[in-house]
Amino acid sequence: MQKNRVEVCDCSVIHQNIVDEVKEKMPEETTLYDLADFFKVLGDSTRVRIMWALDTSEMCVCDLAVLLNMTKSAISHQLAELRRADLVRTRREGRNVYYSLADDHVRDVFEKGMEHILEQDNSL
Amino acid sequence: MQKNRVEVCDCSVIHQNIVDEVKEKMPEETTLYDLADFFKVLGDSTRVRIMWALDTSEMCVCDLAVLLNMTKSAISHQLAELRRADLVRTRREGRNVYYSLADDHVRDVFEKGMEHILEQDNSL
DNA sequence: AAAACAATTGAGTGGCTGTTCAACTGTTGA
DNA sequence: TCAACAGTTGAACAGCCACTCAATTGTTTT
Repeated sequence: MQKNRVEVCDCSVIHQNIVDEVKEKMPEETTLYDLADFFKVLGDSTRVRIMWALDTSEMCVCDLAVLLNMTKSAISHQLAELRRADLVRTRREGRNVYYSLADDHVRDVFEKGMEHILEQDNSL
Repeated sequence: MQKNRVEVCDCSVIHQNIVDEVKEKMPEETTLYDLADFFKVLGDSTRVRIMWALDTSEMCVCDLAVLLNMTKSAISHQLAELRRADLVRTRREGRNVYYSLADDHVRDVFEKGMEHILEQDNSL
């Protein structure tokens, strides 16, 4: 006897109970999409290096540009994205705009990821 | 007097001491690139939903395909990427391949990110 | 007021990546 | 042994995104 095929996916359920159980616990669609977006913002080497720098010290755009050897424009674009995601906050002082990490929560996640990578290095 | 312009970036250092200090503490290039790659893998809604499902229960490819209403192929491609990044591990049992999270460390980072998102929801 | 410069912004482009499609491998059961 | 099916894989294509370039804003200094 043929199990029911389900819409798009090209196969049938093998463990109905597990699928049902997981589906029931599943958070709202938007929650997991937001989570993906959050990680996506951190998933770029320029932004990660900016985040690392800001985790060490508050800095302005020019300093970041010099530190990472990139144009102010490129840095500013990435900072705008980090700001849109509420990962950094700004403080203007005269001509300069100083960036720092948004809050301790962001710091936590970032440093947790950092630990993970360093841990992996050790276990090679 | 004009400060030294530095190579690529189109400006001069404003806080030499801060840049120097941060540059000195900066981890190896590869470490931060690895960190970005790690977050990048988690920065996709399909992979995040897979990770969430596996954080709840071990599952095989067909079950995941049904749960997320996607083709086995699409799921399998993403699982391959998660495996390459050592975020999941596999166990074969007959025709089925069961996937689960790689280790508690991965679980930690993932759940930390989840907490962050849920926290943000509350504060709106 | 105007020059100088930090920073932002929008358009454009080249490279990256997630899904589809088709072919294939591996295991089981008849 | 062969059909059925779980899973993998490579090529191709479409959509996304990081940087460049040029123009603009905002602040300070002369």
